[in-house]
Amino acid sequence: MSWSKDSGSGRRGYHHGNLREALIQAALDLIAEKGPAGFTFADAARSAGVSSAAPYRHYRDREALLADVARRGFELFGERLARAWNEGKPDPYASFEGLGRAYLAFAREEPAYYSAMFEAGVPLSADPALRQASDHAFAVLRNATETLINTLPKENRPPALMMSLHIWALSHGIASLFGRGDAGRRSMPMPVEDLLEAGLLVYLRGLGVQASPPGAQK
Amino acid sequence: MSWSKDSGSGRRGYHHGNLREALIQAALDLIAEKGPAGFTFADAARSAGVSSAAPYRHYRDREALLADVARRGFELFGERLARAWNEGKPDPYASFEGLGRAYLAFAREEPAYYSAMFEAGVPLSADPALRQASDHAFAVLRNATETLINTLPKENRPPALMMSLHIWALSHGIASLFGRGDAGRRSMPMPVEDLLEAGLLVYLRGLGVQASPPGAQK
DNA sequence: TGTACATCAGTGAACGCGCGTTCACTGATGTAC
DNA sequence: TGTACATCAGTGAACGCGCGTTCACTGATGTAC
Repeated sequence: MSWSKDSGSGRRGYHHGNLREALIQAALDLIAEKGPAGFTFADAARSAGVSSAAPYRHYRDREALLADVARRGFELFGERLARAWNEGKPDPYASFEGLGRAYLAFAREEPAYYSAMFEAGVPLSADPALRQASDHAFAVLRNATETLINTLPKENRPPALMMSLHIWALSHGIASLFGRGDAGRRSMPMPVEDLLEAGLLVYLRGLGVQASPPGAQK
Repeated sequence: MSWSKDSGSGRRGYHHGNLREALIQAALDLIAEKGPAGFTFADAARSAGVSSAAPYRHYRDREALLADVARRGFELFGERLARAWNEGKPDPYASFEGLGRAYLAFAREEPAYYSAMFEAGVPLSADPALRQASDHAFAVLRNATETLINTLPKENRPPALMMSLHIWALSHGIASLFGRGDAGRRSMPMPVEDLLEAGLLVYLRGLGVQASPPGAQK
């Protein structure tokens, strides 16, 4: 129930008004319910309350709709990560952990987006805007790692790309193995946020990064 | 082409002889070709060269077939990991890195199994044997981490479960984001094995584990 | 060794269903003058 | 402010197709005696 400009349920008349939005929302609902493979183009139309021919005005096929869902997912993801990172303020180390938590929070709170982005098999090449949104989200993570690296003495700095790939992989691994909001596959002895935080702690210690003692930033 | 007792192509007559195997192989081929969602029960039958009713003699439905594929995948996975680990001999640290490489090698060489195991959405509860096979594979990893932990001084030992979840998540994250044999989603600046090895190195250093200098085992 | 019989593992025809897709159409909206 | 018209975004009927599933059947195999 989220296409705006709509009083009550259903549509305003012959024209839907915002079918594109409604189809995306329908896709998300259906993915959340039955998995990324569990819906059809006809399903989406039905769920949006239009005839099965209507979606063709907006998307070439199911694949194109899914790619659009993934693109919006990456945009939202990038925004959430950027907000959590907050340019490393006030403290880069604490912000970095906040970034990790935001990653997991997104996977848990938006499992349908997460599915479309990482599991639906949508190739990034499907749409330049999709690749761009994906690159932008990753750039947030990469900038954060660079900031953190710059707190290290020059002779001990790891490659920023490599480090960001490690962090990304660890976060994604935890999210996809243990941290899904929908059908969690495995039971866990601790909250996923704690698991990731502990992992980051060990990893950063391995690099020589130390948590700034409160108030002792430099 | 792998059901045995079969000279040449096709079948021996009215009876197939080893349809169960043939269906699993067909499922793997189709998953490799079109992804875990990209095949139907009828597809599998066709690919095995039998009528569309024949698979019902062996599997209740497509889901049951997929669960069986996943189970065999976990069994194979567990064997490969155990062989690479080799009970930590001759050197636990080197064996541990070999375990990581074996993880990635499996994901790259057997993308169809890996898909069925981790991405097809088969619930582990679908079949007790499936859960058991999955648990066994994880147990190999967990035993390896425990051995490694025991090389540390008593007061510095991290929880073995937590550590093994970290390693698993990192490996799975790298495998599923970058290391797939089929349609790799992203291009990478370095081989995934090196990426994982570097990550493990940093992580273990964070824990205080040191690579044994050659010949200096104790 | 032969025969009768039970069981197993296939066939192939049939069915209902929903999907993807096309098509001519039509109601609603925007805009030029 | 009205009117004519182009364009947009829907409808609904139609189609062919392949899937899932059931059914009575039948060929092959194993075994009791």
